[in-house]
Amino acid sequence: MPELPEVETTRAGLAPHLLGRRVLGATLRRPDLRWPIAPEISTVLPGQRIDAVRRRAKYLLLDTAAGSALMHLGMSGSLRVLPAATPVRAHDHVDLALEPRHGEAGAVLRFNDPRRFGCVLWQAPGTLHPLLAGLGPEPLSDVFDGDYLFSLSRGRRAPVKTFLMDQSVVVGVGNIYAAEALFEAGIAPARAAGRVSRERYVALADAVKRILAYAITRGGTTLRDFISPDGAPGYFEQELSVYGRDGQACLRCGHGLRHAVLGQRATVWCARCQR
DNA sequence: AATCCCCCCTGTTAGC
DNA sequence: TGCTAACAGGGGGGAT
Repeated sequence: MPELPEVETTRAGLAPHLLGRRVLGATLRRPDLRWPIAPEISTVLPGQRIDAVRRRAKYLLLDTAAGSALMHLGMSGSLRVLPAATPVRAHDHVDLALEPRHGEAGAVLRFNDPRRFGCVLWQAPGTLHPLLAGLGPEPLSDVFDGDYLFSLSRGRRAPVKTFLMDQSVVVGVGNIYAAEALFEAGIAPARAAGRVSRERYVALADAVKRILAYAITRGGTTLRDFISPDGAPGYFEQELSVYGRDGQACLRCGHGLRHAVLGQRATVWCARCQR
């Protein structure tokens, strides 16, 4: 499932193929994903040159002089650059035809999303799409640290795991990395966010940064459906400590890992190592 | 303002 | 073996 490392892996994989290249046309095989596909994808984007491939939170932006394509992979989405003649498969919802270059045949940027929780929207030049307003800081930025989490969490009664996954608090931390970071920081996921000390939030912020940065170097986590633009899986899943290990032994102390649902999300933790 | 909870969707898997 | 039902997950949005 695409969390920040998977989206960043996608961005880095796409950039060499897309930068400076023109979009020749768009093919929409479905009118809607999570929301209707923005009409500008068909009416404005063709003919434009891609000047930058950016990521904000779990969103990808393809910047052009006429505006930006804004995409989210949802939970099962993937973007791949393929030879133009590649046969269409199930759930290939959107194609952007790319101009030929290097004397090669043309290529296509293909958006595949079986569960259709993703989106392909449009951001006009000089504007901020409403979905991007109100997002918290990037976890790998200097703004995000233990003091920030401590200050923001005072008085909050929601579980610290729910707090950490709130995209208005910090972006990019989904269910997998929230569980892993809390394990590394030794904090019980169900503890009220407002009842975690400053010292422990410093450990948590550090754990989030370390885990996300490391997962990016591993190409993200491939559980069921994540795949990078070149078709390679991610390798971080082999290194998960708690996520998906319900009932197995804690790698640190051997205690059986516990499972509960917090904020509608499956949560696994070690009741001995995490308090 | 914070929190809760439902919902979108479909491939996979657990359970009968 | 074959079916059904639960489950997974990001995150918006309405209700509380």
